[in-house]
Amino acid sequence: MSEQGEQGKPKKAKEAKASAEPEIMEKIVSLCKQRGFVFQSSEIYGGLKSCYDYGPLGAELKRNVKAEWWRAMVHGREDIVGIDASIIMHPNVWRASGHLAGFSDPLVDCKDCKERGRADKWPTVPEGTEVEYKVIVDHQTGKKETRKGAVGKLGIVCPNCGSPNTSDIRRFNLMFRTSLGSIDPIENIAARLDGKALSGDELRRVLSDAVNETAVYLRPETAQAMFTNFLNVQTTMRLKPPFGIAQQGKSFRNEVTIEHFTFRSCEFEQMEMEYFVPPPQYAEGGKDDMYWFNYWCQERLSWYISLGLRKEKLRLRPHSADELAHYAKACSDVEYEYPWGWGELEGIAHRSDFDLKQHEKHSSKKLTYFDPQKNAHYHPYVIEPAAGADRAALAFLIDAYAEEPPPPGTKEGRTVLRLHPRLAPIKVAVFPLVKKEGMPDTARKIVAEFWKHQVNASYDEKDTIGRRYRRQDECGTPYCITVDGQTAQDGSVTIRERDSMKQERIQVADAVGVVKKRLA
RNA sequence: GCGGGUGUAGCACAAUGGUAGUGCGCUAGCCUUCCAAGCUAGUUACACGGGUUCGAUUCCCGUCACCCGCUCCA
Repeated sequence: MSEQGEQGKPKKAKEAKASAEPEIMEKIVSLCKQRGFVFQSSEIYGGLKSCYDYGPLGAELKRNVKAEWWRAMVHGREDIVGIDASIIMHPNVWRASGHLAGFSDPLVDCKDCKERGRADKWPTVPEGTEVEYKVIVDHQTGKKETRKGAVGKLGIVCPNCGSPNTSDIRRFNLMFRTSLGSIDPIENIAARLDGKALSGDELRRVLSDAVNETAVYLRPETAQAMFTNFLNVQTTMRLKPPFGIAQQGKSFRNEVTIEHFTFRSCEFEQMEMEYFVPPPQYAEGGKDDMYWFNYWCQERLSWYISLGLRKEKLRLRPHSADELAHYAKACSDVEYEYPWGWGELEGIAHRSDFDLKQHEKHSSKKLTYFDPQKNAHYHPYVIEPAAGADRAALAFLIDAYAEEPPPPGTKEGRTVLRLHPRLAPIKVAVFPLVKKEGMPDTARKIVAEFWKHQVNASYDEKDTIGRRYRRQDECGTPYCITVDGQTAQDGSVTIRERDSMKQERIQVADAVGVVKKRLA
């Protein structure tokens, strides 16, 4: 708290108080701009809050992150299939999921059991009344504890657990609302209001009704499409639990707080998978829902490590009982230690059979799986690893960033992005040592060979060779191939490795093969 | 949402009530045979809007964006 006095002081005070960490973030943001990873959206108009554009290298990086996820989650295994659903869904989807509730209703949350409801529907009690209520202290065992408290000024208690600890009344506006249809909803509103003098509440209702006729919402998560398509996918692909449905795509949330560059923004890309497993009574071979929950926690943590994130910067953090959503049986976050502290990369949630049952209730369509061997209809339980593509890309970028002192025998230090080769935007850069003796021609032929074989390669002949190497280091390019005087004699070139800066000679004819092998 | 701070070129910084410099970068040329060499030329900025003023990048107000803290986070 003693730091509070330093708020807002010029940079020097800021730097003095913290380690080098915030400075690193500034450098990364700067590098992102300078090298074409990330720009602020609509920059020429002064920028738009929380919106960012990926530039040429950033777009490649993010594509690669998504491709690796798809490869690990869908193409690399037989039990998961992918979909690509519409961003706009039927509004009732959001009624069922609970996302729509807050739009017009005065909502309150119970701070103890996480029940959410309408303040005007909850039991009323005179302010200051002492009440007794029960709180679940262990979600695994369901163990409860009795507590006492006084009712606050809202004069309500939780209908579920009786707790007086409620949040303030809030109207949420999490989702982006728009309208589906070619007629501007304002026409509709104007028509209804024409010539009427309405009180505040009436006005609110008329407006709301008019808007709701055509209102649709941008999805705040991709998950719901996996639930609504549960039977479509299960039956067409002839799947049997445990199986999963995966999807990548944009989601939109009006976040209260946006922070840390691309870490939390209103438009973001998710990589979600819903893994449907038999409920406990139908589980086989000890592989019950909790087995799969733990399996996915480990699996997802390993994915980040396999793509180069440092182990010591990663952790799995189980949610405490009071953090869990009311429907969740368990939840763990994969967290990365960003320069500003630990932050979520991905959440793995055990959602029980909540979602399918909700949609069954709201759609009146049966959403059960029929197991012919056990002759049973059941609602599978759902384990959901939900990752953020933008957060992952940012973490990979931050983790890869390194500033090195001058290597032996050289004068200048270097900035290098030690990105995993499969994530690197450019895989290989090809240079002529000098712009003479036909070297540029040979180098251009080599780079064209890479393009032909779908390896993202780049050609550069500008400036001295050392500078060109450093430029590529800063973009994270793992390999550089240089055509030199010897190439014309024996058909060999050098290949330089980004991290070690070591070079070896290979044959021009083998270049594509060598690089492809290292990327595999 | 609340409080504080910041906003000058692609990036990092400087100066100034009389319209702006430096370094790096970038472009072109010369030179250059393996790790940010050198020379020459060129390129690019006062976030936006209003006010005060003879004159504003500089002072004032508002807006926008970003940063820090709190709050919030389905």
